[in-house]
Amino acid sequence: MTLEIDRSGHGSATDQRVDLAVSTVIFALRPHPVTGEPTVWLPLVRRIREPFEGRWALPGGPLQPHEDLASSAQHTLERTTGLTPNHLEQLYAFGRVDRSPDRVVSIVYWALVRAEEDAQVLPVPNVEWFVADEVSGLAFDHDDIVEYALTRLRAKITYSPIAYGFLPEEFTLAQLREVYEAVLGRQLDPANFRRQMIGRLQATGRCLEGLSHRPPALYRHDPTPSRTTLTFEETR
Amino acid sequence: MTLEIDRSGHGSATDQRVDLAVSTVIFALRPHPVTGEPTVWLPLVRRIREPFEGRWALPGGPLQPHEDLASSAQHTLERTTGLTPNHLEQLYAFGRVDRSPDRVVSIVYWALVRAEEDAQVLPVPNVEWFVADEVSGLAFDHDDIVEYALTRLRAKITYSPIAYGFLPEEFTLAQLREVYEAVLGRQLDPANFRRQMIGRLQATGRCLEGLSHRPPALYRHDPTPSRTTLTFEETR
DNA sequence: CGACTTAGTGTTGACCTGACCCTAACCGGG
DNA sequence: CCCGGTTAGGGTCAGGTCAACACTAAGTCG
Repeated sequence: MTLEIDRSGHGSATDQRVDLAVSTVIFALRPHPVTGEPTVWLPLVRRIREPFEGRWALPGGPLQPHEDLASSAQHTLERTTGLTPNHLEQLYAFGRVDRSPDRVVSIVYWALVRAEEDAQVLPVPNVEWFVADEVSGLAFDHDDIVEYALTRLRAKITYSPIAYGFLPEEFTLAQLREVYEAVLGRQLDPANFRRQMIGRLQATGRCLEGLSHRPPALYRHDPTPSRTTLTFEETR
Repeated sequence: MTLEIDRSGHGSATDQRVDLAVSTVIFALRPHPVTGEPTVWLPLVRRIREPFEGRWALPGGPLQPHEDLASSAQHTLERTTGLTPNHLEQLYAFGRVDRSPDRVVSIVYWALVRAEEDAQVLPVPNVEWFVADEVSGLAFDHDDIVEYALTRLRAKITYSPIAYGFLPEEFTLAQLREVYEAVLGRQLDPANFRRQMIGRLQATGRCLEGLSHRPPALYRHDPTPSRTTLTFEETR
């Protein structure tokens, strides 16, 4: 307690500076607890310190001087889920003066995790998963951040090949469509969906067998840059 | 022992921290010095200190503890141009470890300035304007930042009503088209351009007169949100 | 074999886009 | 006062995309 006060008053006159943190919104698809339909989930961490002690918050931490921003985001991801992200991208830098009692600017990343890996997630103390659309009452301005991340995810999936971030290497068109339906929250016409996707996919020639109906073909993501993705990553 | 270390949880070096700066890419349209065609320009500041002393760099400075990010960007804009921006938006947070000898994370904004106001720009010591596509050899990673800002500008103008950031309150369709042509760097069909734009414009009823040809109608930007703009600004 | 289920194809009409032609309105000079 | 020049603004048409929906293909199960 005394330390908190000391810290907040730390830079009042002389050495007042701005703290820099990196947080990550981690998305995975899991069945909705009520409807059973695939939905977007994310892990949150229960705060064990003031401010906002006891509230849920996005995983993250202060930026280490030797770490790149994306590395920092990836490390918090590994720490909270034990997984490596399939897609990692900067979301936004949040820096309102009043977003925290002490002055902190958070650079937020968002990540996608495969369903297959998602199953291997080990329970981590103080970490719990929630349906992304239903979280509220988070610490700091994290409610706004989650909402914004969802908006970006839903917008970006319509013009950029990020859905593969949720899928294994090989997948059927139905699985791919399920990802889109889960993210966008509405049904898509299988026939039209197929036509839109087929150009960006590589057929593996194999089929998924063992089901009680016609076996669907397996595809792989075709990484040829049909359109410039316009994502800027600082790993160059 | 600073309490920052206690908070980070890692007992690393003593006072090693990350500095936080806010820079702004300021775009305006001016005639190209060779072709005379309207082109994208931006102001740069000559560095008077190491590192990169004598090199050109984006205007900016350290984030003040009492300032919001966007406010900081706007202040540097006023400082370097004496103008208020017509459009101000966060671009990206650049934080590579090796982008500067000392560890600095730069949160970069980009802004648009009206041509009319651009004419009133006062000469500021150590500030000079350049054709955006032709700058190179800047300090830090600012070459990359300018290139990325241009990419974003050119992408965003195609799906978001930001062109008005370059224009006065009332304008003709030819002026609006001139903005698009300058940014995109290619000619546009006046007839098709009209059809695409006309839905998002309000006719003022007035015309621009005094020219030696048919007087063009004056329009105003229609701010009805025909589509969600998906820009997140922290001013709420 | 036949019912059922899911994979995948064809077709159609509405809409958007680019290319291009045409008319409308204003000027200035014989 | 007509006439050519210039720019504003509208019309048309071919090609592509997209949603909607009917249809065929290929498996399993009884």
